[in-house]
Amino acid sequence: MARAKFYLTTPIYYVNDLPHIGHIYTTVVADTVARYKRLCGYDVYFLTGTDEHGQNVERAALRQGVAPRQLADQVVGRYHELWTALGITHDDFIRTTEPRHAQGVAAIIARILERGDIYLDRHAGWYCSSCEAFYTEKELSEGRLCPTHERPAEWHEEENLFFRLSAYQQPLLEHFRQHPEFIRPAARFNEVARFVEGGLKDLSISRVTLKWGIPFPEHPQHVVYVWLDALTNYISALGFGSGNQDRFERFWPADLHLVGKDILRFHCVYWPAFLMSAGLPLPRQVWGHGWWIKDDKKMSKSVGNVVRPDELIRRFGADPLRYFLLREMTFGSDASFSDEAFLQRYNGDLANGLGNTAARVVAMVRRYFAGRTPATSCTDNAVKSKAEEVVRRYREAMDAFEFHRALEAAWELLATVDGYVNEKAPWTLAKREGSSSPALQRILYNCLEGVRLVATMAAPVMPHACRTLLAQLGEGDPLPLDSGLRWGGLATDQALGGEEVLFPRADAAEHFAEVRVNEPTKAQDEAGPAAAAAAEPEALIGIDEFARLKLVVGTVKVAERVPKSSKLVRMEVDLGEPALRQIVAGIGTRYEPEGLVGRQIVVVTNLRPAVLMGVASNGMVLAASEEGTPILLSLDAPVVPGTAVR
RNA sequence: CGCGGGGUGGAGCAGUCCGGUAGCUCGUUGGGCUCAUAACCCAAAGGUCGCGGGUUCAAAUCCCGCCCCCGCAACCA
Repeated sequence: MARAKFYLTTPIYYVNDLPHIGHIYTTVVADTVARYKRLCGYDVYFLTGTDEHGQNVERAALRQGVAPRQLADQVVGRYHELWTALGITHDDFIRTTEPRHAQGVAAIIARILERGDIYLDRHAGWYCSSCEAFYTEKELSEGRLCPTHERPAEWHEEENLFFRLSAYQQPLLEHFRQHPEFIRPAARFNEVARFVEGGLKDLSISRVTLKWGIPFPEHPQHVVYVWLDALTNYISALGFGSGNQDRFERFWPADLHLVGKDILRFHCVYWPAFLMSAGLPLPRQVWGHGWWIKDDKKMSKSVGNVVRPDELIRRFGADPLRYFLLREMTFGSDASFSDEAFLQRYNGDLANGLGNTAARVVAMVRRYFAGRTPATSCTDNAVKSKAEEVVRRYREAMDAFEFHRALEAAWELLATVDGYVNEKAPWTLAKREGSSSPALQRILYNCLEGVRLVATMAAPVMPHACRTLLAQLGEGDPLPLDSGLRWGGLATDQALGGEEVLFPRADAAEHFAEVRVNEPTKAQDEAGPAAAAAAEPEALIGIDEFARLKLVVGTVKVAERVPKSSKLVRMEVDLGEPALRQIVAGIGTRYEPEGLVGRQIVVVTNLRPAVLMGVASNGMVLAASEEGTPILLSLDAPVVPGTAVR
């Protein structure tokens, strides 16, 4: 009988950004699943790749004076390096700039066209370029002004291709009903289902303003919209639409799409709708995992709190990082990343746990049995019964993708071995009876076998370290789990392997001293390969241009929060004008309105008025922006309201 | 009433779907061992499971109401 197949994917990563912990998490999870499924006997196909089209790449490339593809090549190089360093065993790496992908996209569009789900809409109307939105005549205020920006709307004609997403609301809901396992974890299922119940609008799937993308079939002036382009990678990589269809036939539908919860909607709504329209089978499951939180915020480039893996890999190797990512996060929920937490896991679980337990057991065997495993095994003891329980729980957890539980279970066996060693005190037995003692042999066999089982269970997570550990026990690579996790697998009277210390204990003080020294500045961090080549020279302006700004000192007379807003404060400011001026500012996160009254501030008075949350703002308050928090400018001494600033 | 997540010993978390002695890691205190990476083992202290109602023989878990925190969205002019 042919082996069962298992096809899993990560999202394709946008080449605008260097990989950080958030990116590699998904990939490490996928790799762990891939390795586990292989050990379970599946014929696994594991896909990852990069998304290389779109405006951001186009712009960045333009700035650097290189072709978009060339820019993408640089970043892709980094991804390959990182995946190699992390021991990622993907079977394929797709880039959306490859011909096979373009052909796949063309093929799926052809099928959707054939179904009649794509139509051209000549969207014409009053358009506000600030809102990037169209308005009806009625919505515009007096004189055809945009209601938000109070600036003239322009008559704009735009052709867009639309996908009839609205037609798939019921089919999607029906699919959700029949396949409750389609979206995991369960909480996300509800979220998506509710979104679909709320109604679906047709989806724009082309752009005419963009050049860097895949030309739309039959509409060469259009470029395929990013999500239709990107999502199709999951089938184009299998050869859909290009050449031989064997791989597509074999592996599609995907068994598992691993994604972050932020892109769940695209994978659970748009993607299945596209596939339904194209008459293709739907993926079996989409898993939306949580985010890594750093300093109480989602890790992201714009916040500037990303953690780069390079330093951790350099200091500890890839495996401790892989272990940390899988052990620390309850799969599905958010988790926070900190050096303290990493070091605690490293020292506690790896150095003192797996590393030390293995070392103490192996050292005794080495001493008492001349570097060979005991000659006698044992089939009835405390370690064995615990091992059987642990293995069962481990497999249940792994099958449910509950990695933290799987590892927790495995580590319980480690604690059992440690307790068993203390209780049996092999060293006193050795002194009393010598190394030929059958009891001593049985005891140490049980210890070694316990360690071997833990190494086998941890192998999908820490492939390199576990291979080294198994070699120390005289074993080869991890066996398929059905036999590899059976008690008694360790060969008797077999030569042990190398002696290297698996996870040297890390000194906390030393570690943090070094971390601080190496902490990258935000500026360095921003300067990825995308930016590295050319730091854009700041465009200088003349004094005349500066003079166009009217900066004036004002005194706050009235201040109150804008209802229902989280950060907007409405102020009435005395600017030495006949009447007070109403200004709205986004400073409510830091300042209480009461404290603002009487304060002198600096205002830009000749800024075009705007309406924020329904309140008009006739000017802008100057404030320093420190990581998003506004710090108001203040004066050294009080001045008359209306005094100019220059 | 925008959507969603969360509130469990000092810290960080699991457990909540499928009610039944409240569990793990770190930390603290005391003891043990000396095979091991100053590690390991045992024991103890420490919790109104956000608050208030309800259902039940029994509620962290189910139902209703409320409070607080965090994301996303709407508003950083």
